[in-house]
Amino acid sequence: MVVAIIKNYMEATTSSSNHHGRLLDLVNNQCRSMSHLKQIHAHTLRTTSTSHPHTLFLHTRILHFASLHDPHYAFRFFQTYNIHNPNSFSWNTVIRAFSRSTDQKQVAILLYLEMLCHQGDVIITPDKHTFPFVLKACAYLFAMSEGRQLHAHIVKLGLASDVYINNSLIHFYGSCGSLEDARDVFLEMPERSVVSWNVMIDTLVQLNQFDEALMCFRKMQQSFEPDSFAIQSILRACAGLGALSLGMWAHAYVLKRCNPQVADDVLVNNCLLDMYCKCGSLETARLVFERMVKRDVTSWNTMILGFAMHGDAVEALEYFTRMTDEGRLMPTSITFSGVLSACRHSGLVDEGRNYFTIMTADYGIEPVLEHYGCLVDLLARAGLIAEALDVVSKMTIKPDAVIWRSILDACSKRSGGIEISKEMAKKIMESEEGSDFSGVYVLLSRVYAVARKWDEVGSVRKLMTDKGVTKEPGCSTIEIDGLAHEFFAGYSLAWILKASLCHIPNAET
DNA sequence: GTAGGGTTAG
Repeated sequence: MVVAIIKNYMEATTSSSNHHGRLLDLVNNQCRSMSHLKQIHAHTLRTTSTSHPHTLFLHTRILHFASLHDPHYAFRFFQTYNIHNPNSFSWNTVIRAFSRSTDQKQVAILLYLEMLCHQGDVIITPDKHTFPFVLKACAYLFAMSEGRQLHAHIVKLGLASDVYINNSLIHFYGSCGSLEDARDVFLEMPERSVVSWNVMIDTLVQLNQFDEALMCFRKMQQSFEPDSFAIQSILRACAGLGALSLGMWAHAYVLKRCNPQVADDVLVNNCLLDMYCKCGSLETARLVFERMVKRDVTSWNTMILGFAMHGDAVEALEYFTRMTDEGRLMPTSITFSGVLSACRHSGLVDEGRNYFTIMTADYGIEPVLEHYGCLVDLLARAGLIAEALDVVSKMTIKPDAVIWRSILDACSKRSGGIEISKEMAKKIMESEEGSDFSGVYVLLSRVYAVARKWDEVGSVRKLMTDKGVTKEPGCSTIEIDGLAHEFFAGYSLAWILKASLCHIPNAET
């Protein structure tokens, strides 16, 4: 079909004076895949002269299309094309191609270096378009030192007041965890766009500065109408804090103050679902879900995970069935994380085994650590230690400490697993070198206690004292009167009951 | 002819 379109086009146009224009139209409007592009490219090489000014323009469009779909093809094209027409545009385009790639962002940084060192007839200088691409790669790779050097180049080239570049710098510093640098860039910007505020708010949320994020949101409202991005950041903050009333306030804000597009935005709604689930309001999550005008895979996944997290396997699995039946959506790797987690929390061994099998057999999804973690924990909790170990032995990826820990944890709750427990404890310490093993020692001492081997319990406790290992108490948070309260393991039930009876006010609108 | 930010996981 595609070949036919191009062939017809070519036959009709080779002799035409408008040949370049038609080829350009092919790239701009008809090209749908890399294979189309390769054919057009080959035809361009055969039928046009490389030095023709229109050919140069055509090349920029081919490079642009390739940069969006195939970074390596774009790079090979760029190497040839750049000889005939060296300019910053082509460098920027090929840098962008790699900064968007999933696993080769480091090439974007290397190409930037190459750009600086490039010795040609024409000296190419990075411009205001170059930096957002390279900074994006640095942000993703946590390349703090490289990004800082870029910041110096930006100042040196007189680009320090550019809004796009500054937004990218805030995002870069935020991703690398440097709130101070991000804040400095934000405060010193001569001019801010709505994106500048969004990036700053998101950085504050990611670095757990929720109060400041909210203050920033309020200040933003003096000059901009908060959009869906800002709302999502605020909702993620609420989900992280378990701050239900603030989340409800944000929900009311979306419904009353934002333009209707924000209220219908799938991503905003997904954040609402996640917020209500994480804050324990599953019924509200369900209401929001049912009223959504459009749902995507993440919407379904969030509900499955939400119910799984709260131990309601029946509901979680019901959403899974609805997702594939009525939603006609293909489950993802995360869907099965939720489904297996639901089985795990409810001890549904047969179902768990079955979902684990169909995940690969019916949906072609290869299991990752999260899936193995659920299955192994499910089996181990059910006392099927041998089967759990068998699953681990057949894993296609290296088991991590979490996997070994679930087996050790299960052994510590029943008798007879001393040898396995010792083996697991050894594996945990091997796979997590240098971290805190307090939990491992506690579990191991419990294994000995269950077996009434009090001498060994004493040795483990002594080992902990000798090594200076102390067990931090488990901690959780709950919202009371709009304030997040921390709970530590060991608080009395009466205290918790009293706290949970406290009145939590409705959100203000 | 090119630019900036976002969701779900053991």
